[in-house]
Formats: sequence, C-alpha cells, structure tokens
Amino acid sequence: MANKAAPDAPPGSAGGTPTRRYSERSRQAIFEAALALVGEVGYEKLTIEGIAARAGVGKQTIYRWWPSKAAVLLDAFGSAADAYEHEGLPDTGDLAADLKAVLRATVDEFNDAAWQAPYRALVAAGTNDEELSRSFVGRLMEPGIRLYVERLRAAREAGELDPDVDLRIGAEMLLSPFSQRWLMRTGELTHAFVDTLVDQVLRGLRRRD
Amino acid sequence: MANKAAPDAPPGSAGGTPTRRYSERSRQAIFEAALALVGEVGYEKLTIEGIAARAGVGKQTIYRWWPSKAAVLLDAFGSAADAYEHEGLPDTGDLAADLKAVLRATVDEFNDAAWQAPYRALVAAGTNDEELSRSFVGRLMEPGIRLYVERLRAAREAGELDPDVDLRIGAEMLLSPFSQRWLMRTGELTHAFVDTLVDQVLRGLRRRD
Amino acid sequence: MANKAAPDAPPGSAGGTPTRRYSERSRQAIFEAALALVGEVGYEKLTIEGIAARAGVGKQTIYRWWPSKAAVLLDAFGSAADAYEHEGLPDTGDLAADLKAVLRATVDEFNDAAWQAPYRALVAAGTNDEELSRSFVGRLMEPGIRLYVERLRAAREAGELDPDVDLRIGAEMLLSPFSQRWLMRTGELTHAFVDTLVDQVLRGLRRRD
Amino acid sequence: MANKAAPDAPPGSAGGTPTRRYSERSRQAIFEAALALVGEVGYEKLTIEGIAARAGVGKQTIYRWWPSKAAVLLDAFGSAADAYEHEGLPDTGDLAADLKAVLRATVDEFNDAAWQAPYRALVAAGTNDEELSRSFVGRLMEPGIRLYVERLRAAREAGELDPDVDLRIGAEMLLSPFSQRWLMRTGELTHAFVDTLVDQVLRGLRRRD
DNA sequence: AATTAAACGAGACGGTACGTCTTGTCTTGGG
DNA sequence: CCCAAGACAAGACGTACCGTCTCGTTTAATT
Repeated sequence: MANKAAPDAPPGSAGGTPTRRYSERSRQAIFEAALALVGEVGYEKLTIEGIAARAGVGKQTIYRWWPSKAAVLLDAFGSAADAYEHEGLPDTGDLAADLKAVLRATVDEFNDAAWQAPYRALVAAGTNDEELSRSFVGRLMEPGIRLYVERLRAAREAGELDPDVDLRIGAEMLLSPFSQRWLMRTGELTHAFVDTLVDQVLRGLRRRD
Repeated sequence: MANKAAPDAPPGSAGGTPTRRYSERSRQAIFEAALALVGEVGYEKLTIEGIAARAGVGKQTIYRWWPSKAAVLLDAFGSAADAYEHEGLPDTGDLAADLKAVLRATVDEFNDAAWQAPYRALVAAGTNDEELSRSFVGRLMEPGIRLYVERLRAAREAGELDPDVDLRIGAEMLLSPFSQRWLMRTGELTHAFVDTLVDQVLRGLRRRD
Repeated sequence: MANKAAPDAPPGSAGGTPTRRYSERSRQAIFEAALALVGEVGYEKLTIEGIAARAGVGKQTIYRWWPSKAAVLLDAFGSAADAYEHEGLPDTGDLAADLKAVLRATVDEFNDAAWQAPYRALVAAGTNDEELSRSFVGRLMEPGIRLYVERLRAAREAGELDPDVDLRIGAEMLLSPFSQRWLMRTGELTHAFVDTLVDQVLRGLRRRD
Repeated sequence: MANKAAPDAPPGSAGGTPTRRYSERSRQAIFEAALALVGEVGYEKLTIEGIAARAGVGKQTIYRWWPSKAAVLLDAFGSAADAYEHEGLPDTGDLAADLKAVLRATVDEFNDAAWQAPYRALVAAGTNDEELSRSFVGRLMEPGIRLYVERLRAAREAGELDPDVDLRIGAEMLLSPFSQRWLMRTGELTHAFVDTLVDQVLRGLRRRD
C-alpha cells in the first residue's frame, strides 16, 4: 500500500538490502514540477510527460518509481505536509472553544485556492482508485481525525462528555459535514458554520446531569 | 449551469424558440451505453468513442450536446434517477426509527457495486470541475438532503426537537459522516454505524425538558 | 459521361415532361460560389458544405445534381468558358508568327494566379478519376487542341507543311511541352520559350524543297 | 525541399551529431504498406491511418517523419525507383532507333495498371502542392529528362543534329506529348504513336545538308 | 584509480483517445 | 411538396500522452 504510493523507501530507510541508488535531486525536481503544474493546469491536464519535461527528467525516471500521476502527487503532497501535523489539538479546558479555534483556522486553510488544487486532485483520484484512497486517507487524513478523537477522549475523561459516547463517530460528526461542504460544494465554509456545527454536535455528546 | 450538463432542453420544453431538433432515440441509446460501459470498465476507461460505438451513434452527436463524458453520465444518471426520489421520508412519528430505516436502506444501496461506479465517477469528476459539481449537487444530492431537512422540520414542529436547532446542519450531521465514509473509505458502512450515528445526532437535536 | 458531370440536362432541354423543377437561380449561385471559393481557399479546402453555405442553398441540392465537388467545378468552369473559345486561331499567312502570338497570350493567361487554382484543381482531380478527366478533356481541352490542328491543316493545304505530317501529333508537339511545364513546373513559361518551341517544331513540319 | 520529403538522413549519413535514431524496419514497412494500399484503393482513399495499420506502426511514427501522405508516397516511390535509372540511354549510333526502343518500353511500362496508381497520385498531389511537385520533379522526373538531353547531345556532337538545336526543348518535344497523353488521357499510348512522334521530332532537329 | 552496474536524460516506438472536420444521407418544418 | 437548414452515422484528420523500450552518459560503490 504505502509501497505503491511511496516506492522503495528513501535513502534513509536502512534495511539490509544494498540500498537502491537514486537521485534525490530528481525526486525533488519531480515533486516541485508536479505541485507547480497541478496548480497551473489542474489535475486532469497534468501529465507525466509534462512533469518530466518541467523537472528536466526522463519519463522513465518517473515510471521507475511511481505507478501513476496520482501517486507522484500523493508523495509530493505528503512530503510537503510531513512538516507540521504532529502537535495535537490545543486543550485549554474549554472543548467548544478549542474546537472552534482549530476549525476556524482550517476553514481559512481550505478556502485558500493554492491549497485546493492538489488536494482536490488527490481526493478525486482516490475516489476511483481504492488503493490510492487508502494511502491518502492513511497518510494524510487519518492522523488528523485521530487528533480530534484524542481531544474528545480527553474531554470525556475530564467528565465533560457522556461516558457512552462513540468518540470516532463524534469526530466524524464534526469533520465530515465540514469536508463534505468543501469537497462537494454543498454549502459555504464559514466561521459561523463551524461555530454552529460545534455547538450542535457537542450538545449531543455532553454529559447530562 | 444545468444548461451545460443537460443541454438544450428536450422537444417538449415549450419556449418561443423554434425548438432545437434532435433524436430522442440517440439520446436514450447514449444513456444506456454510458451507464453500461461505466459499470463494465469503470470511469477512467470510459471513453466517448466507446459510448458512441456502443450506442451506434456518431461521436459528433455526443460532442454536439454534451461537453464531457462526465456531463453525459450526469444526464444519464439523472434521467435514470428522476423516476423515484419524489416521495418524501416516512413519518411514523418515531423520528429515530424512521431515520434508521431509511439510512439502513441507503447503506445497502451504497454497498451495491454496480451502483457505485457511476456515482463515484461523478463525484470525482465534480471534485475538479466546479460547474459539474454544482449540477451534480443541485440535481442529485440537494433534493435528497432536503428530504431529511423536511423530516426534521416535521419533528421540530411536533415538538420533538429543540426549536433552536439548525435543521440544515442537523441533516448534514447525519448525512455527511455517512457519505464521507463511503466516498473516502474512512470507515465501514454498516447498519450498526448508522444506528449509532442517528442516536448520537438526535441526542444533540432533541428538546430538553 | 457528360451525364455524370453535367447532370440531367438544364430546363431548356425539350422533353415532353415539363415537370422536373430545377432552379436555374440555384445553379448559377452554386457556380459562382464554387469558383469564388476555389480561388479563395484552393481546391483541397473547397467543400460542398462551403459551396452550399455561400450559395445560400441546401447541401442536398448540390448532391442531387452533381456527384462530386470536381464535377461542380467542371460545370462551373465549363459554363464560364463556353463564352469565348469559338473563334479559331488567327491566320495571317505567317504560321510561325500566328502560333507565337497565340501561345504568348496563353503564357500570360497561364501565369495568372487567379486562373490557375480551379484549372489545376480539375487536372489534379482528373488525374485520378478517369471519367472526370474524359469530361474535362472533351469539354475544355479537346476544342483547344483542335483549333491548332485546324490551323496546321490550313498551312499544310497552303503548301507550307509537308503533306505527310501528322497534324495531331504536330499540335501536341506544340502544346504538350507547354502544358507540361505549367502543370508539373518542369520549367518556366516565358515568351522566349514558346518562340523557340514554335521554331523548333515547325522546322520538323515544314516542307522540304 | 528534399529535406522535407526525405527527412533527417538515414543512419549512414556521418555527421558529428549523435545520429537521430530511427527504425529502418518501420521505414520499410511504411513504404511497402503505402505502395500496396495506393495500388489497392487509389490515392484519394489512401489514408495515413490505413498505412500505419497495414505497416503495424503507430500513426505518430508516420507523422513524425513525413508531413503528408503524398510525401510518404514520394519517398516510397523514390526509394523503389532509386535502384535503376542510372544507366543512360542506349547509343547504337542510330538515334531514331534508340529513342523508339526506349519510348516503346516506356509505353509498356506506363500502360501497366499497377504502376499507374502511385505515379498518378503523386502527379495529382503535386499539381496542387508546389513544394511536393518540385520534389517529385527533381527526384523522379528531371533525371529521366536529362538522360534524353544527354543522348541528344551525343547525337549533336556526332554531327547528326543541327548545332543550333535547343536540346532541352527537343527532349520536351519528345517526352511531353507522351506524358501528356498518359496523364490526361488525351490520346492512346501506342508504339505507333511514339514511332511517329520520334520521326516527326527528329525531322526538326536533324542537320540539314 | 579503474571497474561496473544502476539510474539517468532523452526521445522513438506501437498504441488509444481526443476533439474537429467532411462526407453523403435523413429528417423536420416553413414557405 | 419543395427545399433550407441542419442533425445524423461514419470515419479520417492531426495532436497529446500513454507506458515500454532502447540509446549513450553520468554517478557511486566496489574493487
């Protein structure tokens, strides 16, 4: 799975095997070219020939390491995203406020045009390609969802939430309406929307007295 | 908008203009071919050439009326879906039971392989094509969402739900986690899942006494 | 033959049946459109659709009466050429001078760009279409050759030429090098060329004393 | 010019540059397919798609190296014709007999149906395409004409012909009536015809005593 | 250092599908 | 009831990319 999307381990990855040699320079050039092109022409008109040309790289160098343009993009995107992500959600003790703060920031991020193209592209590609979507979800989405689950768990342990609540579904009640609106354009992504959403979801999760 | 996807109105459509002439026979043949092919080979390998050949139709007859294979499929899908849809959700007085019943049926429908291909295809295409996604949402999704909003409204008027609840967001809390799991394969679609989902959502919407 | 190129006789052509409605107006409009277009876009890009549009005529009206764009052009060209042609070559008593005068004029005519396009077009089309080339030769070329044959016959009867000379081949010795140079661009068409040609040909035809 | 029709020199052609690589196999297959097809279906219905399919070659491989089907055919024909051609006309001392012998053989050749199709095709295509006709004439016709000019020159130097004769025009007087009859079907191509033609032409070129 | 084997850039190859264009036939509706 | 307008089935056009396959040429890691 990860194998398909992120092929044959980067140099760092030890292993007894005599270490496949490859050009880190080409790798970077390909990522840059792919991200630049997907922003310029969109995913549909993104071609491997185009990426190769832009990166100053032979087509075979791409085909050698990635099975599809989607896989290239996923790696490119992933390597750009690996940086942040690892901190966990804030916990000031006020769950609603914390969720609203994070989701408001995410609204702004998702409304950024430059950010949208490759992300949408990957979702679209994954929709029809199960293997790709599993890589995408596992690599880029699941970690995000888990942050929310953890924050909810903390709140539950603090006695704020009903002990019977299903945390995973709770997180999805928060995140799915959000990403659905963005993905399918079923509604606007605004701060007001996330505020209402958080309130309405938390009403259902909170402990009754 | 609808104009692009569902071109130039069928003959019936009144209008002072002298009514664009076209062959209803070809139209039907194209829809059947498109739906059959998308099921057989998937969306990526669905080609306009293939549809034309299967339908026994010149390529130009497709290009004349639709801008893309996605638009053909949207129309095909829409014309197939126009049939049912118009009944409204059941209202037995037991909101939770009604929602669970409908969503369980929908789970089964969404787990049907034959059904998935064209639907996924359209979502994927729409992800990168705003105009298409607006047609898709307006024609196929919005009506569905509205059925849920209406059922919730009935419940609110019956005093079951809190008068302050945002019905639209309530409906999204029910439907988005569902379609998100299906679309991105972030989780399984089971009857148990929808049961828990309905319960947890309704806890947040119900009137407190 | 003539049937194919000049179909179904114009209205004038007697016949008990008065029926056959046929629009002389359309016929003229088609000829004008065809000649204008072949001059503007050349023969290869001349299309029947284009002629119909320019003439303000339905395509079917052209297909009904002519089998190909070449046939249309042949008729158009023929009907334009029928006018002149019928006078016979000058006969001042000086054969060489007469031939040079006529051929020099023809040089000028053949070097006229506007004139070339449809004529070349017909020759080219005829090259691969025997029936068409027979119509073309019979209607447009043979009459011209015969004028030369007649002029040579007059000279032979006047005792200028050897009585054994083959007049037809004599005319071809004059005309073919000329048209060959024009058609295949094997050499320049100049007044000097025709002068030398006439002299060299006549040396062979003249009576020896 | 030749460059356009015969692209990028065969591998042998020295040059410091690393020699454009291309498949001699494909080249030959294309020539064979083109010549076979033009004989079977004629030039108008000869298509590049058809050639590619018959040759087992991608369309692009043809488009990469030749600009049109006419250019393919010219190369194909040229490469087939390059073989013979290089011997010079016979010189038995009897000019008339030599010319008659060669022209009678050529009559037979030109009356051969298999031979006609591609040759006619090229002439027709060249008629409307100046560049092509220059290639065609330069590569296939001019060498032939020059053989006749040289034979006439030998005769002139042997004192058989008038020293003032224009050899080029003399050759055209022989060859053009011949090719004109063939090309435009203005008359039959028979041995009798060429005999008379040779006699009548030579009468005009021979030295007078 | 010299050797050697892979990965590299370049790009030709056999193909598929694109979207456009023309052809000749068929259909519709106004005059 | 003719005929312009134009939709239709068919299929060639030339283009863009696909994914595979040589070509020489780096480029390291092992000798």
